[in-house]
Amino acid sequence: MESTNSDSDTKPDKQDVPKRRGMVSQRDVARKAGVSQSTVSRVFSHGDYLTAEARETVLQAAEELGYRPNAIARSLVRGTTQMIGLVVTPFFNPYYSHVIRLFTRALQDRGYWTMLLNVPDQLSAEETLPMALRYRLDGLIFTSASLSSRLVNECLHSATPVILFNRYVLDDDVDSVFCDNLEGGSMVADMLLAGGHERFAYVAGEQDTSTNMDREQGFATRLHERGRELEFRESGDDTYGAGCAAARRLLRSDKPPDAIFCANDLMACGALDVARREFGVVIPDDLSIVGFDDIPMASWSAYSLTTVRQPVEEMVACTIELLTDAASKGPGKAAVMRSIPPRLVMRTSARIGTD
Amino acid sequence: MESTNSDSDTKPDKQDVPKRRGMVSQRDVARKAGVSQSTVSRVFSHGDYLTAEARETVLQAAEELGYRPNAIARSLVRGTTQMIGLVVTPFFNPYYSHVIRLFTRALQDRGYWTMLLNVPDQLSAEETLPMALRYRLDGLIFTSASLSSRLVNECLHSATPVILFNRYVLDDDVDSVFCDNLEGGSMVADMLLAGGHERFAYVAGEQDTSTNMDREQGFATRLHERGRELEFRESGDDTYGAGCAAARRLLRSDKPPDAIFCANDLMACGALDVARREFGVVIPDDLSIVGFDDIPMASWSAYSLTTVRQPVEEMVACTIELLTDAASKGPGKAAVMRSIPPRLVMRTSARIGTD
DNA sequence: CTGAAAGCGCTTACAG
DNA sequence: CTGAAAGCGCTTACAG
Repeated sequence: MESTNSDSDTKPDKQDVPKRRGMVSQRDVARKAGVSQSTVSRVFSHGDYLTAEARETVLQAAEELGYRPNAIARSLVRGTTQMIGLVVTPFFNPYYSHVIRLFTRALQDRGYWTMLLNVPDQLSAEETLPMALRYRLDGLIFTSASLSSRLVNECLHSATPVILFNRYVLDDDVDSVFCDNLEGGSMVADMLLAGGHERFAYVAGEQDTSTNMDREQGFATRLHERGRELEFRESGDDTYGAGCAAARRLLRSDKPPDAIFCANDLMACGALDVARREFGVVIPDDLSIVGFDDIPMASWSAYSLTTVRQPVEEMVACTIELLTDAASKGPGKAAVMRSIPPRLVMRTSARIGTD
Repeated sequence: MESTNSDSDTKPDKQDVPKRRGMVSQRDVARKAGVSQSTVSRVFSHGDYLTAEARETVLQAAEELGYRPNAIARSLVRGTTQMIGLVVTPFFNPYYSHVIRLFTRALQDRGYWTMLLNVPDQLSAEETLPMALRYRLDGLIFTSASLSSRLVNECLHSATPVILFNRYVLDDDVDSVFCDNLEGGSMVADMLLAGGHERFAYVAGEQDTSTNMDREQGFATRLHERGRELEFRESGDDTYGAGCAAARRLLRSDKPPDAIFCANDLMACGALDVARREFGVVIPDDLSIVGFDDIPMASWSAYSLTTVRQPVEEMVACTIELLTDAASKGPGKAAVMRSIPPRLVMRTSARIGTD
């Protein structure tokens, strides 16, 4: 059964294209079943308007022939691929692997497939996304990376609905779903205040995204409203290492903070490790540390991190709903911004009020 | 410019299919450029056999019209989609998010797109994969989940090359790429022996995969060769929690082990936390713990885990190479099994010999 | 309910 | 080098 595929030896060096052809098609099934190809098609698409008998014959012929529908052909004629592009940049963040998992699952449950796009930076986004759009994706989900206006236009041009997950932009008209980060920041401030803290620090993530800014603003504003101020501010690039570095700078101070709120759990873990191991700080007696996201490590006993949990499942469901609605409604209406409230998860890395 | 799309009001309730039609096609470009559609096609495919002038005219017309090639149509006629299916099950394991990231990146660099498949269990694999195969994927990468023979046949049937990543099976004829887990296990045994340990434990992962079995076998065999035996054995489901539970059982013993080798880092982190926090064990003085994979957390200072690093980049590159080769060579040849040596990463969770 | 026909947007021999 | 034509494998009005 070894390949004898050059039975005519004309141009033997012509590159052998993989022979996906010759797979059985609806025509073959039709021939075998003694019906028209349209009928076969009907059996495998809506399935309406068919005698049970016709369906049976076709199904049986298909079975015997080993027929497999070709989704690419269907996509071409239907103008919809059932594929959704998912762009996620901070692959290193466990929060995002969770997001990826939830999206692929939710999407599959609804009959969609996930094209996962790796777009580490702005430049590669500009290059890669237009290529991906050639696949006539039914939608594009952006979990990060800045969506330039040029890219937004590219999507509009190809009639591909876009949606921002976990961030929003105010200038462009693009739908978004995110957790209420302002509220999340406020909640942390309130809790820390109740715990009797006095010197507050915030460790920001690198990017100037709505997410990062809202967490900080929610935190600072609430402190201010309650007569306190944010005394320390550091920032990093959202990694564990950045959290370590920020903590080092913070704790070297003469009168260091007694409460650190980090823009995400990854940085909080770094800060906690440095505080404990390099400065001998006792958590939470000497210092409270709070994160955001509730990644799995937050609940590991080495951390037991008090944090703000994002309602990821809800956010994911909402995103998909908006996306598929957008596809059927077409463009036009103003950007939808859906904000979902987060929830404080109390563990033991922060002192709490005793009342 | 608001939608006036029901200019004839027959069947107004007929569901509005998103209008992806009417996007500019090669025919439109041809008309504008005053050439044939074939010529336009040539400009956007190989690009050979064309006067620079023709190309220019076409490109300009395309630009003005905002033409975007349709990859779905191309896929249909070429019989190749440039899409690769990636099946990864243990989403919760940071090792696999790294794997996903590397695959999407490497694939994109080579002109392929990643369809990420979420297949939590055997049942859903049997249901989901055949549906995905309808997209005429150019290949399928399996990082986990058992690939049933039925599924292997399904792939063969649709002429889709499959490859196993990080595991292998001996019965079916499917290519695989994995790290040399036997060797990895041996290395750990040697190191632990050199560190003067005496009571060895192995914490296995739940699944009876080649990966899990080889790590254990490599470890046990080498101990045996050097006159020691594996005294303790526990197993779990590859999660942090399973590592915790295993450690609890192990350390409750009268004469507990002084060295624990875990099938992966996630379990090792759990074991370490339990040992330290629940049993007050000093690491590595009283107990050495070793993992496998070298996930990011292994290097976090709370763990500083001695572990075995898989050569993931290499494995990924090798996988893609085999997959694309398979596609061009067609079926026939015996299964290729590529094993790549791992590397020991010394940190501080294990005592080492002083020589 | 079912068939014939047109068409989705491309690529690719086949002749010039 | 370039055009006309066939075809990839489907879906979907349009007539029966």
